[in-house]
Amino acid sequence: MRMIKQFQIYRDEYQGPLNLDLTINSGQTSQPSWKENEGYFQELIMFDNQPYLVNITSSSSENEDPMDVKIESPVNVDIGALKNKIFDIFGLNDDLNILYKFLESDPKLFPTIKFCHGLRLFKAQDPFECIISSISSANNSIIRWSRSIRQMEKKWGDEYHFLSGKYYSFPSPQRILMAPEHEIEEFELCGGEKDLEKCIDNLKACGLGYRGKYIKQAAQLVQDDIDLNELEKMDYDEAFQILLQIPGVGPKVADCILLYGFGKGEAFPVDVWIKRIICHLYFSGKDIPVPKIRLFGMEEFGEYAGYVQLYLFHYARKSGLMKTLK
DNA sequence: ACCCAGGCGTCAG
DNA sequence: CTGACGCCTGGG
Repeated sequence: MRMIKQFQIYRDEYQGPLNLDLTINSGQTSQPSWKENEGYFQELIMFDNQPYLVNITSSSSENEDPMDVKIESPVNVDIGALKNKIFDIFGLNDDLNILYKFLESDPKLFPTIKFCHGLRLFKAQDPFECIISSISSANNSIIRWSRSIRQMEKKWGDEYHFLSGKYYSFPSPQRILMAPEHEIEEFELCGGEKDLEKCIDNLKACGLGYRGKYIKQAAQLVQDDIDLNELEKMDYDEAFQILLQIPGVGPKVADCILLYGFGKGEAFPVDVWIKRIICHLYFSGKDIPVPKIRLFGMEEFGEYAGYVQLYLFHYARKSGLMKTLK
C-alpha cells in the first residue's frame, strides 16, 4: 500500500514571515539541506518509527500563497501529526513578529532583520540524530559535515523507496554501535577477507576522522545511560551539564544540541564567528574569552539568544562584516 | 600542475 | 594555556 496525502499551510497559520529556502540553506548544523526537486524541498521524516517522504513547496515562500505539502508513505498518514512535526522543524511555532520587536529594540541587532527576513530556526527531526550530527559538526565545515551525515545514513540507515527515489533514515544508536570505527577494525572484523583499501564501511571513511570514536561513545551513552526523554524535561542548565559528559561535546556543541534538538531557545552557541561578531559589536573589538561571550549572550538576549545567534551569523555573512572581521 | 598553511571545537597534557 | 586531531579550502 502506498498513500499520498496533500495539504496546505496558510500564511495565517504562523506568525511573521517565513523564508523556507533561507531557513533550509543557511547552514544551520541541525540537519543537512533538504533535496530540491521540481519546485519542492524533500526529506524523509521518521515519525513513530514510520517513514514519510515530505515534499514542501520551495517557491513563493515570501508571498501570500499557501505552501503545498505532499506526504508519501507506505502507512496511513496522520495529517495533523505530520503537520505538527513540520511546524516544529521549521520553527513555525516561533512568532517572528515578536522576535523582530526585540531585535528592533537593540540598535546593534536592528540591521540583522533586513538580511534575515523570514529566517527561522531549522530544527533537527530527532534528538539522537541531533547529538551525533552536532558532534560531527565540531571543528568542521558545513559541506564536509553534511557529506558525512549523508554517508552515515546511506551506510547504516534504513532504505525506503518512494516515487521520487531512495531515501535513508538516520541510523539508530544500535546501528552506529555495530559500525566499525575505522578501516583497521573493519578489516579485523571480516577476518582479512577484504583488502584493507576496500574497507570503507566504517565511521572514519565517512570523513568523520577522529570524531568516529566520539560518535560511538555517544551512541553507547544514549543506549545505556542517558535517557533523552528525561533530558527533554530538564531545564536548560541541568541538560547542559549532562550533555557535556558526552565525548566530543563541549559547550558549543551542547548548546547546538539544546537549541536544535531540544528547542531550548535560550541556548547561545558560540563559535569563532559569533565570538568575533559579539566582540566587534558589543566590546569595541576587544578580545573576550568564549565562555564569557556565552554568558553575555544568555544574559543579554534571554529567550531569544538562539535566534540572535542565527541572525547575527547570517547578517555577518551577507553584509560583508565577516570579511572585515577576518 | 603542485604543495602547504590555515581554520574549525574539543580533548589531553 | 597550548598543541593535536582530520580534512577541506585557498593562496602561492
